[in-house]
Amino acid sequence: MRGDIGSPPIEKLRALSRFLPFGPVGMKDIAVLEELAGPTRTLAKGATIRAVGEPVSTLDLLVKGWAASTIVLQDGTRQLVSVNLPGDVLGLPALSLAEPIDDVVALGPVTVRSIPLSGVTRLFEEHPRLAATLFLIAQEERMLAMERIALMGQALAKTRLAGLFVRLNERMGQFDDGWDNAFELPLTQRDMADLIGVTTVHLNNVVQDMRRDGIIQLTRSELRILDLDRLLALAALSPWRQSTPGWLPA
Amino acid sequence: MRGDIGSPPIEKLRALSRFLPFGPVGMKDIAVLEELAGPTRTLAKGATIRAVGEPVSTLDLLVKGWAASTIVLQDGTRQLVSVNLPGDVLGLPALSLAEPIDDVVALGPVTVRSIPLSGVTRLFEEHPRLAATLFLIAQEERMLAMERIALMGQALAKTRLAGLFVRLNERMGQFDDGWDNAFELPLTQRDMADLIGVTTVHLNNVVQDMRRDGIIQLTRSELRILDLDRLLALAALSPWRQSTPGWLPA
DNA sequence: CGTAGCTTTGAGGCAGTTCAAATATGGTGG
DNA sequence: CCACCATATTTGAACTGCCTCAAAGCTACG
Repeated sequence: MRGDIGSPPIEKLRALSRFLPFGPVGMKDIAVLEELAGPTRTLAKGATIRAVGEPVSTLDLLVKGWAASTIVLQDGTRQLVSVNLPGDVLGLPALSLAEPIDDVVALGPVTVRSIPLSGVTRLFEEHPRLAATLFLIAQEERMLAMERIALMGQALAKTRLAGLFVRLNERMGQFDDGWDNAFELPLTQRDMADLIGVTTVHLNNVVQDMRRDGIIQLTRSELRILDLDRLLALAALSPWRQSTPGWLPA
Repeated sequence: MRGDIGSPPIEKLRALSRFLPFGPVGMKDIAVLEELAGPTRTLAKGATIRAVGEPVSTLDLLVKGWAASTIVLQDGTRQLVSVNLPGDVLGLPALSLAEPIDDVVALGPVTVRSIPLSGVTRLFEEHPRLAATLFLIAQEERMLAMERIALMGQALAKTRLAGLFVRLNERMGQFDDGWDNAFELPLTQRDMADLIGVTTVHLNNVVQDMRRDGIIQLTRSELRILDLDRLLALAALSPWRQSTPGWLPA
């Protein structure tokens, strides 16, 4: 996104970054998206952005900070279903249900912008290209979920954790040229455990393992990947290339 | 490729049934969908409907039979990521990737109708309501995937299997009034094992368990749920109600 | 009617859990 | 600025769900 004129603030572009990779997006489209998103809300760490059972009345564009979608089972155990980074649109899957079954919580301080559902209607009615792009964004997240199901079902904890780190690293470095495979990680070990479906005790064992092997350096605030090749080998994931479909409306 | 012209509504309606629950669909809409779907293809059990690495050039409407999306990991283990029933649209998630990472295979003899991607363009451009409905269908499947991630991460094999049976039963009985919780199940125990992420040996143990408890009756071809209440208790799933959103374009 | 694939059973082994407790760490109010 | 407290990390040890390996019945289909 270098070379833009009039230069809307970088942060705003980042907030719309999910829309860009699927194909060119004109300034007019950006303006449309800008207009759809309502006022900024700021929430503290741990706050619930969207709650189980609350019928969806708005979507939320995550502008800053990380969030996670969580499902709590009857026995009280918690699963983190997905992690949301800046630019993600929160609440899409819940649109299909009368009452959502997942909570979306802020993993740190976050700022979001609400998008009224009437905005979604207008997107589909008046901006088919953007609507189709939104559709693709959702499909991409679904693909991520499918991959995660495969890892959860077939892979050992170490592989699952490696997979998580690899995908997070990819997404964080996506728009950075001199990316050095290190980033601030606002996840506790408990969060990571809940993400890959193991206990904190076992997660800690796996982390220690990876540290001993010199693959990662994990502190309370930062993840630094020391040996990306070995991490990739561990994760055993298929490469991942976004499409730039020819069928998008003009 | 038999050309049933005339008006054999039942099977055709069933093939479009996923579009109906989100809100009224007019005859004109049905005609549009009818027109989008191309010629009928028939495939044998075990056939690959869509393959890893093959860029998506069409979608497929599953008219008859069951299919499953599978991901094969580097070590050769296979995960069944989702099961597709008649009416499902195959290939949606893969739209977001240049090269899909999942295979879609026929679990029995199936018939599908291809939908060219140009049809998707037209849907978004000219039929926003149908496009939005397609979007919702995909979100619903994503919600199912999220629920599955939660089960895979937190629940024991018995609970996971119960969850699978519950959701399949729901979908199979959705349009049946006198539904008696029994249906033809074209899944081998190996398939079920791959779906919930355990070995066939262990899956068999769990099945024996449920049989002994009088909860299910499972033969090679049919699943009969004998005690739905106990199965539901085992599965520990949240109730599930589709939304009929007010924001759909007219 | 043979054979490949599916189901079932058994026994030993390991990844991951549970329970418990010690040790950091960061944020808060005094 | 320190003392305190809740929360996060780390460690140990016993226990179990599930896996692996192996082999014997089944079933269906060509």
